[in-house]
Amino acid sequence: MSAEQVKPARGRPKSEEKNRQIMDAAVALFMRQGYDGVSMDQIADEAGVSKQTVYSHFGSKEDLFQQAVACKCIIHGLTDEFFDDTRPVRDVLLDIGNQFVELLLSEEAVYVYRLVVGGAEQHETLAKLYYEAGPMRVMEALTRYLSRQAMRGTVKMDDPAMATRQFLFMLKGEAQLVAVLGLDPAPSEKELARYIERCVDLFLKGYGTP
Amino acid sequence: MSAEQVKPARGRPKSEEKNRQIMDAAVALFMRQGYDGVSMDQIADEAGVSKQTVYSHFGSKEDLFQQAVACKCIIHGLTDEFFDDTRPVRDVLLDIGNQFVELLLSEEAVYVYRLVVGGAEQHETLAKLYYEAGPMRVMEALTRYLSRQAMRGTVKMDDPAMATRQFLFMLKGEAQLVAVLGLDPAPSEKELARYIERCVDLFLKGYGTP
DNA sequence: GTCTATATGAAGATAGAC
DNA sequence: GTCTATCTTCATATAGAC
Repeated sequence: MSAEQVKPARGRPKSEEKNRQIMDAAVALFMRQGYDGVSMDQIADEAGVSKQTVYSHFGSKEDLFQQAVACKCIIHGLTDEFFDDTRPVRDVLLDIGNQFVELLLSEEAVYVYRLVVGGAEQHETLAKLYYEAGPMRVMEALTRYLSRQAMRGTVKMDDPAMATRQFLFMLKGEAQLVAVLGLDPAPSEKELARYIERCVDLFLKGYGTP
Repeated sequence: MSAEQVKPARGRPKSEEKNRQIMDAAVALFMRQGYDGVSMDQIADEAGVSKQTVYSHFGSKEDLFQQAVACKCIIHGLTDEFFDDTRPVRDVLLDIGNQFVELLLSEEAVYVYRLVVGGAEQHETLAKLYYEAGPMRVMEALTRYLSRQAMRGTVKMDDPAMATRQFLFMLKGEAQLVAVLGLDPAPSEKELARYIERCVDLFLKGYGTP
């Protein structure tokens, strides 16, 4: 009696293609215009289906919104390969730093952040989901790495979780603030790379071992 | 022919009291429910005036919103007294850190941040105004202070503006993220104070002079 | 299951009396 | 200047034909 039991699917099955079209349209529109800025008519038009079909696939606007944002909350960037215990700590931190910042500044991440933060009061569940799928995972992964390195003696710190936060939030820095605010002169690649390197330097001056 | 020339104010002058009532209501409601989440009817009700009076005092919903948010963008917290050249750098940084974090976590700051970030795409001008009235001023003030200290030799750094960003964004950290997302177990006062102290320590290990 | 057409309500903004 | 009453538009959601 598994929950995975195949449903009889009485009648004609819903078109998977239309489902995808709707979801794609919803994601694109919600990202750029926010929850209230998008109407179900727009989504239907953009998806190339009728409004009723949208309601047939997803029960309500709120449901569609939740699903659309939820599927974009997962962090793709920092895979396990980045946390390589055999490489010098400085190199690992530099790679993580660059990857992390690139991720944060990606168009998608910026839009999701705006949506989740802006709607934190109205769509509470999303905020928790976002935090746990995104920031929390990254922090946990780096904390595990730093704990291992502390045991090895390649870094010295008594609270890897706190050091993790110091490192990651220092990196986040102004670049993300400027990005999520949509301000114009975004820092150049060069400035960013320099900033990241300085952060690694500062971090290792405090926690590194020569 | 100054622009400050007093207008004749033909007819009955608009009630200053009602103006304040409207503004107070608008601020309170927009803060908690966002732009689209509030109707002009609600604002009129909350202010205890008619909707037409709202339109008479402020031309449109967008105008009212801009004014309501704008008047909350100014940072009150970090006055010049904090940047006291005669005190030890560590003490100054600790005070600044505590004050800065307290400011960031205040209910008002959290709401304004959500509004501005969430509406960055729709209300562009607000984002710029916010950045320049808030974060930019704080950064400039600390950069000036660190530059002076670098000249004195109490700290050693070649780029005070970058060091400023490292320090402030490291402080911002997880506390603000949790706060703006509205997640439950907010860090305790004690944890916060400890985190801030560790940030000052890390910063001075990198840039301080013993 | 998917479409066109519609019900129902609420929003921003205005008209006209006092 | 301020109020009550209203106009117009557009939103979510549904009904019924194919």
